[in-house]
Amino acid sequence: MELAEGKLKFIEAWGKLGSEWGINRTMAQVHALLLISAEALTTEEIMEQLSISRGNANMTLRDLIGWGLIEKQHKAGERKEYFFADKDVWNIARQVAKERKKRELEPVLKILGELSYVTGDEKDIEFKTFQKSVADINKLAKNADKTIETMLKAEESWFWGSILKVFKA
Amino acid sequence: MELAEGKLKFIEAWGKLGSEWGINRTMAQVHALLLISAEALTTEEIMEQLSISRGNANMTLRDLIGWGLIEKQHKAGERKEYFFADKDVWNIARQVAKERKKRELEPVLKILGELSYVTGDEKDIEFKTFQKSVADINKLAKNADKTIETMLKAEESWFWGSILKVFKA
DNA sequence: CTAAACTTTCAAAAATTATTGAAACTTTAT
DNA sequence: ATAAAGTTTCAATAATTTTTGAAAGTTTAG
Repeated sequence: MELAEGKLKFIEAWGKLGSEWGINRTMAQVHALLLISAEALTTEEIMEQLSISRGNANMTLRDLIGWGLIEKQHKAGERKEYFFADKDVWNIARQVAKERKKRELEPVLKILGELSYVTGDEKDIEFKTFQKSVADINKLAKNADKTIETMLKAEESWFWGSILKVFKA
Repeated sequence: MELAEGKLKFIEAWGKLGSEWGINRTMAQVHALLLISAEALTTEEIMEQLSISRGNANMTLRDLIGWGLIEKQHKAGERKEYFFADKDVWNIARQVAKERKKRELEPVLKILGELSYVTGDEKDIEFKTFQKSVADINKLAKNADKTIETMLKAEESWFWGSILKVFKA
């Protein structure tokens, strides 16, 4: 397979994976494009390569900056803005984990916390079932939260080294 | 907060979380409802409690069975089908991990494998960047795959015990 | 066999989400 | 100050996803 075809395949695959995980397809594709580009690209170039409108490109680029996945770059003597992606996949993984933890896991933990104070008849099997499910999910979510917290602080080699070693034991 | 209100909040939260992770909101809500129900429910009861149509309920229930999250139950002397959810959250987590690995991670690993054979000029910085990004993502994805594989085999207490212990070290 | 009870299917409609594109806005150079 | 270059916004439109509901299909009891 040639480079040009490979790039298209990669962008397509990344876009599909993103949409399966609740990330807008275009956003994942722009990220993919920047990931495999050696040089920073302008909005114009991104619009053209992905056949998307200026408005869409602009909003998507701002979102990606908000996720901490890409950055703006200014070239000396030029007014145009260039965009480039952090190429370190471990940073990317951590950044995504960090944002989703903040945006999704934390709100859920908050609600689960509130739900653990729901009152009811201790003899009511419906109440007991509710209470147990909420408590169990709460425990799992807290464990996941702690794990992500640690992952955010860890170095890649240390993280995978430790995890994979434990699994072999 | 009273039980009835708590149930509604839980169903709503679970539905929202699902949709943020690429799982149809109704599917997550039906799952939530069954999770906190002590008794198995009929299609009718689910339709009524969530105000959804028969067609939607039926398709959603079949999907949930396909994900291995709920099961049909037949009560002696009745023709109706009853549905109930596995209440063990660790099983749920493993089941979801297993299905998403199969449906999403594996196809991506396949494509990444193909992309590692893309040919190009070794002196072309664009080619080298592509090659490196693909290789790095491939490595990360393989590690994630191995970790999920181990998780699928593990007991909950062992899994979290090991992970959290390593993190404290 | 046949009627009732129940389940499944799927084309059409509704709801949601993403995208466009032109106008408004901002910045910079002269 | 102003015109050119570039960026942002957002109402309208398009695309996608989800839901409905009625018809078709299936199973069971008598």
